[in-house]
Amino acid sequence: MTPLSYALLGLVRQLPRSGYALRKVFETTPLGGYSSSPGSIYPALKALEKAGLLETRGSASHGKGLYHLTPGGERALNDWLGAPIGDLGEAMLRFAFLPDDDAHAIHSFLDRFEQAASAQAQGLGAFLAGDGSDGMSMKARLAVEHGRHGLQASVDWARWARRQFGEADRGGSG
Amino acid sequence: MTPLSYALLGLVRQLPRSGYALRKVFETTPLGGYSSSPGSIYPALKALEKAGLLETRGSASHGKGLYHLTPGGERALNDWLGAPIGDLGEAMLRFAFLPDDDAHAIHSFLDRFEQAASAQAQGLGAFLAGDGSDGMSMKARLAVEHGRHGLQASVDWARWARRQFGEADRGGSG
DNA sequence: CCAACCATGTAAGCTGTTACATGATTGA
DNA sequence: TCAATCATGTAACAGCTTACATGGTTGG
Repeated sequence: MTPLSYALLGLVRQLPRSGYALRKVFETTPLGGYSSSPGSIYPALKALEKAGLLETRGSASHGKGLYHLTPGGERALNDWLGAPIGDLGEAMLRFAFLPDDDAHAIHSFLDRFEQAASAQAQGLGAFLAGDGSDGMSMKARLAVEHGRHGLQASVDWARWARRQFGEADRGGSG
Repeated sequence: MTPLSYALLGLVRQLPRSGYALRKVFETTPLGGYSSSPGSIYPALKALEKAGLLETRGSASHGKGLYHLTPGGERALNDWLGAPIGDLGEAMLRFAFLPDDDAHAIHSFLDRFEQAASAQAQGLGAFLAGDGSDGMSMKARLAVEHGRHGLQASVDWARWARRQFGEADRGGSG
């Protein structure tokens, strides 16, 4: 179960699709960072079908059928969505597939994401302040600072995102 | 030639080292994001030696020798350092290994890095503003915004880094 | 008929990960 | 001697990329 597999499960839960339609999503959105080309997507779909997490039902206009989530797939997706945050990139993918109606899950995620990003940023700060970075060139230090700034941007994003939901909850369009 | 290969060449140019010493660098610095464990580093070193980019000379206190850069390795490293910027993560790795004394190369790099990050940020902005993002959930949009914020942080970092070099050039410690 | 695109699939090759296998040396 | 650490290596496996293969359909 790679990030790509979960992205496929998440997309299929949103809307049952054909393999081709799924490929198009990766080709036309920033989700493309998780894959590209048939060589990864079709085998991944086959594996998910074999594992009983997806099944093909109904039939598109001409070709085969559309992939649907099985109960097992639903479970696997939910387990993944609820798992503790490790890699921040994977966490962001998860965020995009959190259920729309579960405000608690969303806020809980943002809290944990901010904590994880903050901890990693502090880790880099400690590295730069400590003796591990002795003898490093100025450029190498600046490269580490780049990572730190990026993590700080994640922290700031989490706070900003919480505000967005707050505004949406209060009825943004009025 | 993967990013890991170039990281090894860059480290060896800084200071000839044994395979074990190189591994330790990856284990004890943020460079660890590019590898981990002997399973990738030792084979990569063997491949670089076979390709004539590294050679083992001299001898450490007990074990084998130390890896040194060959003229071919020097050339390969310089080619890589001067290549156009594509992936920003790889670019940052390159930045860390730019020659310390080449102020022109450093400023040129920061210019190009800022441009690349800015262009990518604008690409995401256009995606969010255009019809490609129609029908996306608010969370999916926010996830894209996260990417945009991170790229903006890269742009800001590049400007900040230029100032750091400006101060260093004027003699920062006085 | 030919070109182009829809739609799916497979095979070869590269990298990296995990986990295990050596041996040498150092300290209790 | 036992455990730990130094120092190197390998074998099995997973995943992705590139590139090619296969058919159907649409339009000139």
